[in-house]
Amino acid sequence: MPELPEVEVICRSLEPKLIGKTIVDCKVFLKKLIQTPNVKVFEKEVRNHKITAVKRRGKYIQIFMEDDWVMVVHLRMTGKLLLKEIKSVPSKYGHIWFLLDDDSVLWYEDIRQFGVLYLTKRADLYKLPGLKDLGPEPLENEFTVEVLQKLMEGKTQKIKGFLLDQRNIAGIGNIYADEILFQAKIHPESITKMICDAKVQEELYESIKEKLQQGIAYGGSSVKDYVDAQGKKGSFQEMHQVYGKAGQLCVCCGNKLKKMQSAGRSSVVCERCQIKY
DNA sequence: AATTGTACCTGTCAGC
DNA sequence: TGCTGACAGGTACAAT
Repeated sequence: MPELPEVEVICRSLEPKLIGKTIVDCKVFLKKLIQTPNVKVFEKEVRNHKITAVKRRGKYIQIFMEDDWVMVVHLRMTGKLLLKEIKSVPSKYGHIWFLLDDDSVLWYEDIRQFGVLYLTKRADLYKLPGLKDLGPEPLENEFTVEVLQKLMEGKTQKIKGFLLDQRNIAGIGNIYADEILFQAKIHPESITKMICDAKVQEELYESIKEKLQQGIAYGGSSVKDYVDAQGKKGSFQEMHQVYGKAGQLCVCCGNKLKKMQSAGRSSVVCERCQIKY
């Protein structure tokens, strides 16, 4: 479900409600979601540390607590973190229950059960699989055109696969990859290293920043069931130009948008506007 | 090194 | 109405 903008919106909606609070009880109903440590230790150790920050890295949510504990959550396709009242009726997809010291409840819900959670010490945070090989944060200052150019250099990967590969850049998924490539007028099947015109590279760089920022500003893309921690939908899906629009007409040239497979994922493309390098 | 297929799950939707 | 197959925002793994 969620890509960088959705995860960012979730963190922003979660942080003010969680800071200063303490998890006083935890019950895991679907044990396979907990990667490390084992479920008993997770349920015990996640308790009784005041929450100090909620941060995003790529598509990972990091809940920092006192005593150097960090809970890490990856929502994969259909995971949700939802703040609810203690008396609210549990969803059939509610798999983990966290009781806070103000009697509110944080639920981890997940229809497809692909999500993963970890509890770790701060010093070991970037030893976690996934987190340890993440590329730069595209909305931070560290991510410059030069950094992007360096990453693209010599890569024989298709550009769609390049954008989806979290080791290159952290946080881009299938929706934003399609929107970014359309905005930059680059065909998803382009070989990354063949995109060597500096103008086009800059266009790609700006498109990455712009589309991700817009996604956040619109509260994320609620294509199916994405909601933030208060259960609010985003509206960026109304701004999509290609994702989910196969068969419709290109907003630039009126050509019919085509659906294709690229790098193992479905992609929607305007074959006239988007140039193959 | 990169791509493809498969796996993990459940729900939805189109077509018959 | 009910069945079947394709497909879905992600990632890890094996085989090629």
